[in-house]
Amino acid sequence: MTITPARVRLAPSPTGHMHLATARNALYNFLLARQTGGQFILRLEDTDIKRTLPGAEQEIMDGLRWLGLDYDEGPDIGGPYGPYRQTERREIYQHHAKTLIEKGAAYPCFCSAERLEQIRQEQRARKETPRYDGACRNLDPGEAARRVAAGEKHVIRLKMPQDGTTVAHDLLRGDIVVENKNFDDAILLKSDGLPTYHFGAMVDDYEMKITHVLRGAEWLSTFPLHVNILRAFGWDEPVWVHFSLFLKPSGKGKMSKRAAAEALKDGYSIFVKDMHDLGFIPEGVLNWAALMGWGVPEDDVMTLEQMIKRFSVDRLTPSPAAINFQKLDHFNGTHIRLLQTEDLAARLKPYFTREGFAVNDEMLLKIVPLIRERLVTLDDCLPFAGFFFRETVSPNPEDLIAKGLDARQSAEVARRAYQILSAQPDLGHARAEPPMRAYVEESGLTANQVFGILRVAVTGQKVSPPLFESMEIIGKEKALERLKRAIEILEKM
RNA sequence: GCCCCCAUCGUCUAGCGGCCCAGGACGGAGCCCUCUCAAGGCUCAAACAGGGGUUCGAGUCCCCUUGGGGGCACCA
Repeated sequence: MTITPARVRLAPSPTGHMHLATARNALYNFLLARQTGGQFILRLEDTDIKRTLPGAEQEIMDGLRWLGLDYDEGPDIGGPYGPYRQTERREIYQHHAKTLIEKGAAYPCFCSAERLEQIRQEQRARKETPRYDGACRNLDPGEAARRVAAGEKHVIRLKMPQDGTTVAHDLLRGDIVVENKNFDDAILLKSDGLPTYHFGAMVDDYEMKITHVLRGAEWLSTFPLHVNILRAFGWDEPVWVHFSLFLKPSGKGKMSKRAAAEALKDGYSIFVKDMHDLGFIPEGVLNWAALMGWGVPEDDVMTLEQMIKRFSVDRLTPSPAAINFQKLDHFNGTHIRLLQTEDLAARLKPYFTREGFAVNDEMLLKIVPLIRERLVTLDDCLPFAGFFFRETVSPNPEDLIAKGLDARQSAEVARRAYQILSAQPDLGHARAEPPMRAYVEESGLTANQVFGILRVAVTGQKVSPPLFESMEIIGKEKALERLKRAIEILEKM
């Protein structure tokens, strides 16, 4: 592997929500840049005016920042090779297109979209591969130039070689050899003067001195075209890496709108903007995304820093990967457990306030260690710790009855617990637990039965963080109040 | 239909000719720990798609078949 600084880029089009695949794409590029001491560039491929969505651009930049994948050059921060929006680079493409025409490697085409659509349909009807018939390819250059000068609507096409083969080299897949007769003359510049992806990306990668193009395998079929564009100019090629695509969790087909909606129902999303709301943290998302398409022998829990050290472009996997959301849960929970208490508390707070709880920071700091290893997503803090912030709890009466006991017996246990606890100066867990344990012993009941009643009474739920530690945080007054209320409920049953 | 890519446990993957009767992770099963739920520890089940070659030796190289994926726009 070369250790020369790599200039890499993420070149998304602002036409929809930022996808998980874009995030992973960004990550791999970022990793290579940071590892080699190079630059990671954000370039917006916004040449499809019709499909460009307002806000999409911002969403991409926000998504990258949230993930911690900071770019060194980009539309909002500038850089030495700007502008970084393709719509602002019109003249650059036009200049290069002109060069190609002068070299005889490209030509203006005056065929209408209607005519093209018609020949495509005819070809399809004949079960042929749809492709441009080359009608304008052999127009007299002088004549063509006159029509262009006269303002006739046209596009610019690449004069693709018609014989022989094109050999394109991918770092992961080796040489990809395609017969040139399988290609038609691709459009470089659209009639609105903006480039197609193929031309825009090649020109910009050259202009921006990109050394490695790491992109998804969806570009593999147009890869030879891209190489031919570069060769028409006589430009050097970057190192090409086409990594794997994401498949639906079922493994059948790529993620669709429908599959995305399906995932959301289960509390998952393939859109970066949803991740925070769903309680995922960047560390978890990144670790998860990194490992779909990149395998490490062992120790697969990694921070960004560790990934930078361990990343290796040539170890990316070429085969498609089915998205596995259960694994997202796993990595998210694992990285939550890795966070410092203060850090986790700060990240949890918005989820409490979002629910309308007035959060006491000091109290939150005490709660965090109790719930940390129980969280899969940040929003899990609500079911686990919401009761700390509520004035009162309303337990399900049935839950107050311990297994193997009836309501009367359970009430008796609750009354004894009340006596014992109210006799303590405070409910520090070291102070409250021993006498309660002693009571369990003498009563012949199980800890499960006794503590279960107490738990439901004090927290209002059957599942909670450790009981005595929780009561300590709630405080003697409030805990006893809740217990008293539970006794009343039991006595009425 | 045509072109291209891919192929190891259910899933993500390690493996780059002998170290592999195939390792890790998620998920699953069981046990331990335990006041609930988790976390944690231990154990188990689970794969080289099929067929031909090459080689002393193939999961690893080549070919075919099959299966999966992607592309075939004045979209990216």
